[in-house]
Amino acid sequence: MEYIIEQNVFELEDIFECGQCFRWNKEENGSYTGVFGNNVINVEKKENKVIFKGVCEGNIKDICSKYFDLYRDYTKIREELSKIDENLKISVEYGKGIRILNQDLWETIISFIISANNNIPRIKGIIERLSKKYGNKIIYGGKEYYTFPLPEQLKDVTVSDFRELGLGFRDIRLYETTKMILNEDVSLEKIENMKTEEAREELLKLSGVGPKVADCILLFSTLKRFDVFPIDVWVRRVMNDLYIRKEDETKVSKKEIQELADTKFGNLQGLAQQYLFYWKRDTA
DNA sequence: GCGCAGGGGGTCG
DNA sequence: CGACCCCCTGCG
Repeated sequence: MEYIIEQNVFELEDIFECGQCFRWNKEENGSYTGVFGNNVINVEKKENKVIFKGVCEGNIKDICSKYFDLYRDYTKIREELSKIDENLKISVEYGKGIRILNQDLWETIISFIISANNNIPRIKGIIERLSKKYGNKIIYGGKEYYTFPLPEQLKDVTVSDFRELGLGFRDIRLYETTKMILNEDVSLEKIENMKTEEAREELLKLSGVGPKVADCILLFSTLKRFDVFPIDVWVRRVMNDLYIRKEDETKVSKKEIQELADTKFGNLQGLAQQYLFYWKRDTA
């Protein structure tokens, strides 16, 4: 199956390397292949054309339009952000092809719990092993791919099973969070309809979900909340360099950064964070 | 080549 | 505020 569109705001590197996802890998021809839901998709960009192809459960046009957030007008968003100040103007130009993916809520929760005090190559490795062991196999282009396991597929997995996958101290967090979601102590369905602050409170009940991980989930999943500002060591550094300018960046409080983001970036702060982070991370 | 030290998208107690 | 697991990376 194949779907081709003309789309200016769509750059493969910007989308897949900006830090929002862990399951997309670059091919030799520069295209990217990834797994989401029960789909394996390859994406290629040729001039203004984006080409999606792969194994798809349903209509590839609908599935890719939803996942790649094609219904949203990023040109307008970029214009709005550019007006804020010079930093935003530069960063929005730098990351001009960024789109925020609509990633499955459950998968995003687990992935970002794994991300805590961890590095990207290892995070990706853990997620691949988890998927290979408990997900479903899909063949595409002669290669094997594995879907991200559903909560039910992790129902009987023990703490030590998780430990064997290389999760380290996160084993218990995955175990407990899976249980809480299966028991509906935390209902993913209800979270979808909650206001951002309420949804955040709910996510924080999960084991291994603190403020930073909660904000990443709110921003990068289908929840798609742009009124959050995930603060990690990098964002702290960037915000200090650009706006606060203290001698010692470790003395900059989260509260200080959050208030600055609220007043400066308002309800687009999540996107502002992505553009600024992506820009300064690559040019630092 | 290989062995080893260092560190990492935070969270929890 | 210190501990936390372990894979990856980089350097010797």
